[in-house]
Amino acid sequence: MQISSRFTVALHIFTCVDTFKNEYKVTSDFLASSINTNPVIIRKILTQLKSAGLINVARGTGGIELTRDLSEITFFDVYEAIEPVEDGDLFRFHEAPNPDCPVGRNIHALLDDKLKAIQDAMEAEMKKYTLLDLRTGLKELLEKEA
Amino acid sequence: MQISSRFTVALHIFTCVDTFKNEYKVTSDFLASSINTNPVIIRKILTQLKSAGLINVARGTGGIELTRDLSEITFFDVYEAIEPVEDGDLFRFHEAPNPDCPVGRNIHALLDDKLKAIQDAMEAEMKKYTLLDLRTGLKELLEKEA
DNA sequence: GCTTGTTGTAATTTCAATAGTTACATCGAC
DNA sequence: GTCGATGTAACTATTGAAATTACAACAAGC
Repeated sequence: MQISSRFTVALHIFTCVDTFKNEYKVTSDFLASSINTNPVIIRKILTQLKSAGLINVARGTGGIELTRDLSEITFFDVYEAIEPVEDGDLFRFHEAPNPDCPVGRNIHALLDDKLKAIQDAMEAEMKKYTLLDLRTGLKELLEKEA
Repeated sequence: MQISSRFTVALHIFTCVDTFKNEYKVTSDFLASSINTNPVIIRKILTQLKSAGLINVARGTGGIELTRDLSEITFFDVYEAIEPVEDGDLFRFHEAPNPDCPVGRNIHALLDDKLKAIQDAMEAEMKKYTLLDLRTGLKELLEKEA
């Protein structure tokens, strides 16, 4: 099981917006071309990012702007906006274990705190990285190219 | 996107084996009843755990035994045995971004180290918990019940 | 006000993975 | 050889991701 590509696509979108905002009008067609996918896929992701309050999208005329500074948007903000995780739980249980079995009726309570700690560790690391890291990281990579 | 229930089912299996090994013969039917699923599902998971070298399964007569001490099997060992993650990468990219776009051709290099750090944080936390924690944890829960 | 380019979104298709189920060959102990 | 168990193939149902087509809604410029 892997986390869907929508997450990395969303980070790709943010990087493009920041990189090209002064050169081009960054539309869903433009983004689809850079990512090599369909514009509708991009628009669906933009809708999710907008619902999460991370961006504003200009209807009719087109164009994307961030609602906060690059340094104020973390990978976790993007992940949370994009991944439709049920109840916020990363790990899934088999529903309805046997209540007559001492293990079956306690398995949830037994595992919950440990699984939560694992999920927390992952999310805490996600909060360490911001979109500003993407700008500076890309700058370095482009300088190496030259 | 959530991690499949096979992982928590595998932990459930280990807990049952440890809890009932002296009282009952722990078969795939027995386990299926506690977890409330199909015996074949259990056998498939047992096959994965066996392939990873965590258990031995007695054919014909039935029965499961661990190949190591409880304290020597971590949640990560189980996760690794169960989850068929491609190349070991938790995060998926959109394949074939546009190489003519400065962002498209660098997005992988830009994100790889950060995504790896996130995955590492999760896996490191998984290595902190062992099957022994499940034994002691269940013992406490059962004492509370009484 | 009409044209143009864009976003928003519904509907559909394809593909892959999870989970469940039936069936049966294989095995080991008695 | 019988019995109870595992190993595994084959099939189905369900779900979600991703792609695609189509079109309504919108905003700006002429």
